Amino acid sequence: MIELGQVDRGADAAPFKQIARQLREAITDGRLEPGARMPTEQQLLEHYGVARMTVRQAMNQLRSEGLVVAEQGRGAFVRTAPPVRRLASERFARKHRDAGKAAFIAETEGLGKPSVDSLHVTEGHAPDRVRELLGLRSNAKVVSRDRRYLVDGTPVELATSYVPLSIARGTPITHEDPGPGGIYARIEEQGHRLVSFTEEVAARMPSPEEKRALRLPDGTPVLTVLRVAFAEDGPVEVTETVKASHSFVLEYSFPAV
Amino acid sequence: MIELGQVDRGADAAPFKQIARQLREAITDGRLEPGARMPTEQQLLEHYGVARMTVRQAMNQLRSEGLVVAEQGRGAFVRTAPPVRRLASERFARKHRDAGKAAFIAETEGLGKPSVDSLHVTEGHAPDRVRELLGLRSNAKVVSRDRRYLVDGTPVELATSYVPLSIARGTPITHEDPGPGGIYARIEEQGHRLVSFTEEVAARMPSPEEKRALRLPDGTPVLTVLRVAFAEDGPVEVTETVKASHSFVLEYSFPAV
DNA sequence: TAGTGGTCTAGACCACAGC
DNA sequence: CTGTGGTCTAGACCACTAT
Repeated sequence: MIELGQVDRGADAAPFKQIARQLREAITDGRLEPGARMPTEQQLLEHYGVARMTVRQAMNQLRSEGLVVAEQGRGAFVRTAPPVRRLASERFARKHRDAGKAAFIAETEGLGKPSVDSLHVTEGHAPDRVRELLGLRSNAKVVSRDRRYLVDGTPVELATSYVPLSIARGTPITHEDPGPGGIYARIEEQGHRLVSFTEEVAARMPSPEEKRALRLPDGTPVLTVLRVAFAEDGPVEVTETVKASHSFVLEYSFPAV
Repeated sequence: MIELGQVDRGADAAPFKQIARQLREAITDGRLEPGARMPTEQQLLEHYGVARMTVRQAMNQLRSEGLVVAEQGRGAFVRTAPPVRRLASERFARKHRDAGKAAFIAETEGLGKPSVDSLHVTEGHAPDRVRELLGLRSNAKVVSRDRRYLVDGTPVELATSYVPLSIARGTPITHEDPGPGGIYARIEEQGHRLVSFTEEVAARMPSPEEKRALRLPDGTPVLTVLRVAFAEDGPVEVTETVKASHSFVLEYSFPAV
C-alpha cells in the first residue's frame, strides 16, 4: 500500500475530508496511477483508526469527483480515461455525405467500430423548444429519431433528431435505416441544400436513466449539444445529443470579425 | 409535506434508492418547485420508517445529481437555476474592442454588473500544451494572466491567459489593468491583427479548489474552454477558462461546406 | 433554545468476484 | 470460502440557523 499520513483530530477539516485529500493527492501526484487499485476500506480504517463509514465517506467524495470507480466485490480503482474523440465541425461536410458517410461514421473514422442501437422512429409533436427552433406551427408534426451511438460496443452518446414531417414524408427519414450519408443527405435530396449549422453546448449531471444508458461511472457529467441545420429556406432539422463528457472534446473555430 | 409513497423492502432496489426516486420525481414533476424546502431528515425517517443514514444517503444521491442543495442549520432545498449566459462568438468582435469593451464586458452586457478579482500577472514558462499551441520554443517565456470573473458579485468563471513575452513586453498586457478593449486590443496594437479563434470545449467535475472559487453547489460540473487567438502570422494568445456549467450555454455556428 | 443538517461510531447482513 | 464493496441500524455529539 502507498504511504499515507494520519488524521489530525484537532484540525478544522473533518477526518473524512483529510483522508479524501490525502488519497486525492496520491492520485494527482501520480503515486496512484490510472487503473491502480485503491487501498481497501479495511486497510484504510486500520491505518487511520476510524470507523468504516468514515473511510467510505472519503471514498464517496473521490467518486463524486470522478477520480475513483468502485466495483463491488473487486475493489476500488483510480479511474482510467477512455479514448477521447475530438469533434470538429468538419464532420458535417458534404464530402462525407457524398461518400455515403453519416456524421457519426465520419467522426469515428480510425477510432473504433461505430454502431447504433435502440433506434426508434416516431411521428408526432415536437417539444416546444424544438418546434420554435424549426419555426413550426403548434400543430405541425415532426419525425423523431431516437438512438444510441456506440464505439467498439461502448455507448458514448444519445441523440434525438427532429425533422418536419413536411420534409421527411415519403423519404427513408421515416425508416429505421435512413440510407447512405444519413438524414442530412436525404434532406438535401428533397431540395433543401444545407447552408449552415448552429450548436448550443452545455453541461450537467446525467439523470439516472442517462447514467445507465451511457454506462457512466460516478462523477461523470454529460455534454449536451443542441444542433440546428439550416437550408436556404430556413431551419430543416434539430438534433439534441447527450454525450459522455469523458469521451469528447468539441472543437470550433470562428473568424475574428 | 408533500405526499410520498413507502419503501418496498422486498424490491430489488435498495430503500435509499427508492426514497431518492420518489423525491426526484416530486422535483421533476413540479410538486417540489425550485427553491422549495425539501422534507427534513426527521420527517423522512419517520415517514419511511428507516434509519437516519438511509434518508441521508437518498438526499446525498440527489445532491450529487445537482437537484438539491443542503444548508447546514437551515434545511435542504430544490436547487434554483442561476441566470444563464449565452456566449456567442460575437463577443470577440472587433467592434467591442473598438468601443473599449473586453470580451467579458461585452458578453455580460445587460445581464448584471461584471467584475474581476484575484488577478495575478506573472512571467514565466507556459505549460507544455500551451507552448505547443503557441508554437514556442521550450525555453520561450510567456505572460500569464490569472483571474476570476464575477457577475453581480457571484463568481462564474476562472481564466488564465498566456501571451508570448515577445508580444507582451513593454505593453499593458504585463500590467494588472490591460486598458480598454482588453488584451486582444493591445495585441492588435502591436501589429498582430486577429484573424480567427479556435475553441476546445469539454466538461468534468471541478477540483475542490475550483468548487470553492466558483462557489459551486454539489453536482455542478464545469465547462472548460481552451481558446487560441490567431493573427495572420500565427497564434498569439491562449486562454484556458473554467466555467460554472449552470451559468453558461455556448453558442457556435459554422457553414455547411 | 429548538430544529436543522454534518460527522462519527460500532456493529450487522448482503451481493459479488475470484480463488 | 474469503475478501471486497453496498446497505442498513441505532445511537451519539457537533455546527449552524432561526426564534
